Amino acid sequence: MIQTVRGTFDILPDELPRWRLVEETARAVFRCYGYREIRTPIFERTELFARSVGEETDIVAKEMYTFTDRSGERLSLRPESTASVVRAYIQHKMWTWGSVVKLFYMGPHFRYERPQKGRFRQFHQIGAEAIGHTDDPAIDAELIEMVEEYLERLGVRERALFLNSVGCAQCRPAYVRRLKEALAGAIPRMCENCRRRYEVNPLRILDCKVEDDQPFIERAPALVDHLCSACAAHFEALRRHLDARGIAYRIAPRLVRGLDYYTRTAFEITGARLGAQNAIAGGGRYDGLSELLGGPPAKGIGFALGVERLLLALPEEAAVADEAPDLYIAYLGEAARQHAFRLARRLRREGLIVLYDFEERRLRRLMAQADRVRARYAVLIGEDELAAGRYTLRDMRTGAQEALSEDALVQKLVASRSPSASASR
RNA sequence: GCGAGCAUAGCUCAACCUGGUCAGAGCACUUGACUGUGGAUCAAGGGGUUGCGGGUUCAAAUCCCGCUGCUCGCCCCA
Repeated sequence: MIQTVRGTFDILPDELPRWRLVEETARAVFRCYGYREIRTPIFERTELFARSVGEETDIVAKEMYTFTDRSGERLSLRPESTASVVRAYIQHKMWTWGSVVKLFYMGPHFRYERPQKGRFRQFHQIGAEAIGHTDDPAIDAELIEMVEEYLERLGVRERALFLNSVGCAQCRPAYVRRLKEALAGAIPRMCENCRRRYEVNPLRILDCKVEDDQPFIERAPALVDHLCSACAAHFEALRRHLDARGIAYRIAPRLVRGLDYYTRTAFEITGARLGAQNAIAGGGRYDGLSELLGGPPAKGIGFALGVERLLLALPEEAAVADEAPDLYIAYLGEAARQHAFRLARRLRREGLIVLYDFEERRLRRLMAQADRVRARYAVLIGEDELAAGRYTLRDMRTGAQEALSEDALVQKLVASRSPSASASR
C-alpha cells in the first residue's frame, strides 16, 4: 500500500470544518484590519530563502526541500513565506501602492524535520506582513492586536504573549560581543549545543533549556538592556501602545527569533496542551530585508502562525459539523427512479442538499439510510405516489407525513430553509 | 542527525509479562426477525498470512535479532 510520506497527512472531510473555521476566521479578522490576501508560489529560487532566512540557520542549512529542475535551476519548496511576500513587494513595486502595504497569506509550507506533535514536514501557516516606508511601533502593536483578536475570536483562551526586542544592525553586534565576553568563562562548562552556538549563533544560547546552564544564562547581560537609543525608544513606544490597547504581554528577554532577518520587535504566542512545540505564532520586525533582497529601503513586520498547532489549542466545540442533508429521496422501482433524479436536480438548483441511493433497496433500508445521514426530510416515491401524482414527504424529526405534488414539495422544502441558514452559506 | 515507546479486524482495544482452548470483544458494516416506512432490541454473517523478514522451540500474536512504519522527546521552529 502506498501511504502518505512521512510528516504529511490527509485532511479528511470530518476534520475540514475545523480547518475552514480557522481559515475563514483569519480572512474575516484580517480584512477588518485592512490586510489583503496574497498567494505566492509554493516554490521559489533557493537563493531567496538562503539570503533572507540566513545561510547558517537550521532551516536553510538542513531543512529545505531543495531540488534542481530540468533547466538546472536551484529551487526550494517554501519553508516560510515572509521572504516570498517581500520578494513580491519588490517585484510588483508595491511601494507605489501606499505608505504601508498590508498582506496576509495561508497555505502549506515545507521543512524536512522529524515529525512530532504539532510539527510536520508539510505544515500550514497563516501569516501577515505590513511592509512600507515607516517602522512606526503602532503598526507592530496593531499587528499583535490583530493576532490576539483572531485567537480570541476562535476561543483560544489559554495562551501567553511574549515580547522582546532583538535590536538592529547598529546595536546587536555590540551586544553579541558583550554576551560572548560575559559567557567566555562559563562556556566550557555549558552544554554541547551552547558551545556550538557560541561560535555559530551566540544569541541562541539565551534560548537554551538545559537546566545546568540556566545560572550562567541568568547572569548574562540582557539584550533589552543594551539596545541603542533608537531601538530602546521603539521598544518603549511599542509597550506603551500595547498597554493603551489593553493587551497583556510579558517581556521575555531571552526570546530570540531564529531567522537572521529579524530586527527590533520579536514576539511569540504560546498555547496550552501543545506538547513540546508550544509556540502557536511568532513574528517580528524585519527592517532591511527588502534591501537585502535587492529592493528599495523598506521596513516590515509580520507574523506566522502554525495551523496544526492552532488546531491543537482550539476548543473541541469550536467548529460545527458539516450541514446535514435537507432531503433524502427513497424511490421504489425504475419509473420512480427517474422522478427521483428529476426532483433532486430541481432542489439542488435551489441550493438544497439532496441525497439518494443509486442501488434499489428495500424501503426499510432506505429509511434507515435517510436516518443515518441525518436528513431533515425523506420523500417516498413508489407505485402509490406515481399513481396519485403526489409524493409522500416525511419529516424525519416528527415522523409526520403528507402527500404533496412535486411543485408543492419543492416550494415547501425551499421555504423550510431558514433565512439565517442560507445567509451563512 | 540522536534518544525512547508502540505496531493484533475499517476504528478502539484484549490475549503478550507467566509461549500451548480455533486470535477475541465493543463499535462500524451486511443480512434477517419486520413484502412500502428510520432511530431500539435480538440473531446471523463478512472481514485478520497478529507490520515485514529471520531465529529459538515439539509449539510463537506471545521470547530473541534485523528491517519498515508510526508516536513522543532532543535539536530547531509556526
